[in-house]
Amino acid sequence: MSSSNVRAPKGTADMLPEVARAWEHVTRTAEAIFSRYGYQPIYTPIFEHTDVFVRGIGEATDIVGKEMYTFEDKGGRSITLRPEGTASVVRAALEHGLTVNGQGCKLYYSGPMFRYERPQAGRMRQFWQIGVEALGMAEPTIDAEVIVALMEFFAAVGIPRDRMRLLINSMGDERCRPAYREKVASFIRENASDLCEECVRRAETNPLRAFDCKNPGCASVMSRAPLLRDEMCDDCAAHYAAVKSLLDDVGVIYEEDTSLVRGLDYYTRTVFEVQAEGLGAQNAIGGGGRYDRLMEMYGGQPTPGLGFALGFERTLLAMRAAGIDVPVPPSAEVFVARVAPEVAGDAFAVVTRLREAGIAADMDHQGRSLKAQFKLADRLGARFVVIAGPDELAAGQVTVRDMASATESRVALADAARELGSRLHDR
RNA sequence: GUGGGUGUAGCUCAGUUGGUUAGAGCGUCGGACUGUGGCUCCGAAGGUCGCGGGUUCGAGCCCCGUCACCCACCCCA
Repeated sequence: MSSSNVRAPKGTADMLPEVARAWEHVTRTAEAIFSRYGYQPIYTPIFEHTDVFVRGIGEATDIVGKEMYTFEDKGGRSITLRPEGTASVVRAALEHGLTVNGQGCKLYYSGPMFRYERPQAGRMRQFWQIGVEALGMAEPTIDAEVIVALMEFFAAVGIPRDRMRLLINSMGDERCRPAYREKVASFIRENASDLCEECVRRAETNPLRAFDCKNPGCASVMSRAPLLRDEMCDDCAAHYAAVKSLLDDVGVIYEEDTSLVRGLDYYTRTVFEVQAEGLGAQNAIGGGGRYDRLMEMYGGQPTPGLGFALGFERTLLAMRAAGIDVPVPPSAEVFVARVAPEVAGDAFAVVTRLREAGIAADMDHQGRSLKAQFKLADRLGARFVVIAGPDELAAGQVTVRDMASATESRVALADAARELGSRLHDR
């Protein structure tokens, strides 16, 4: 407990070294995998004009309606801290003509997102996402590719496949969805007496969302609602069938879930979500879908697109629940111990030379006793301790102690870096 | 926004029907070994008992308020 009242704001957390290391490990893993799939990095601003999210995500959504960090800047502009990554990436792609003349474009991003929500397990006001977006590509192979990439990522960070579920669904497009939407809306009105208030209200705003109402009564009523599967236009049906068949061909196991309805308005056709065990109520570690109309909503040429986002904190929870440890590199391979204060300068020179030679080396800066320096060296995981003492320095030497075998030898000062370098690589 | 739970050392937690100087383990620092780690032993530092008020001779413990955190609803990654 801190003795001070200074605290990080509600819903934010400091990433202390252990978690920060995990974030770096996870981002590096994502980077390695997604770049192998042909995706390139992009960084967009952490804030945007509010309109980018209102138009992209949709006025009626919870995110836009009640979760955004919006403020007016000193120039009188309405600015919003990004609540998700897709809207920004698509805006950037349009602004810089990344998809003109039908060019395709595959991008990945990572960074913090902001949503004003009540924090709970796996849900923070500032949280970290990694995502990919594939723009300008309409064919079902890219839908399958994106899903395969996401599943490969989770496998690569060590989450066992049997602790995850991949859910997929199709939401249709502008030709079949409006009519279907109306059918669901009338179904809700007909069954209003058996549904919760919220769902009845949804008939007017966003009827499809009634499908993921967790109220058991609603769920059972909605299970009798008309399914898009039966109302889909031929093109959507063919696209969805193709995606499933491609996944089957490469051996990706998935479950079709007709109640899977994303809460962002821009989704069309393919949507998917990955859930993991052991996280508490917020069990979706990744999710995404196709958004073929989004570029037009920003005034661009019709440009298909799709992508996903994965939540870092939730991924980490899933990794921990599965007993996965993030590899910890040793803080120092070599520790340079200084016998007396008078030779601190010599010790510093040795550490510097070791570091220049590419060796992870460290020394004490707190005036510790020699014994305490050894304890520190041990804690840091150093394989060798270089002892810089007046005796050996007088002879232009240094003592090298192998911590595992507890054997020591004298080495000429000039040879220390080369000698240690080769001994470190020997094992 | 609505519920429920929890706030005692850096961390994880004890604290008996209110009773005197609030404890343990881990961690940190020091010593046993004055130029040598891991094990062991000894010692030390470290606490506005979340905060404010009330009851009482007396409050970490009881009451009221407040804040923070956690979990769930909702929603999403």
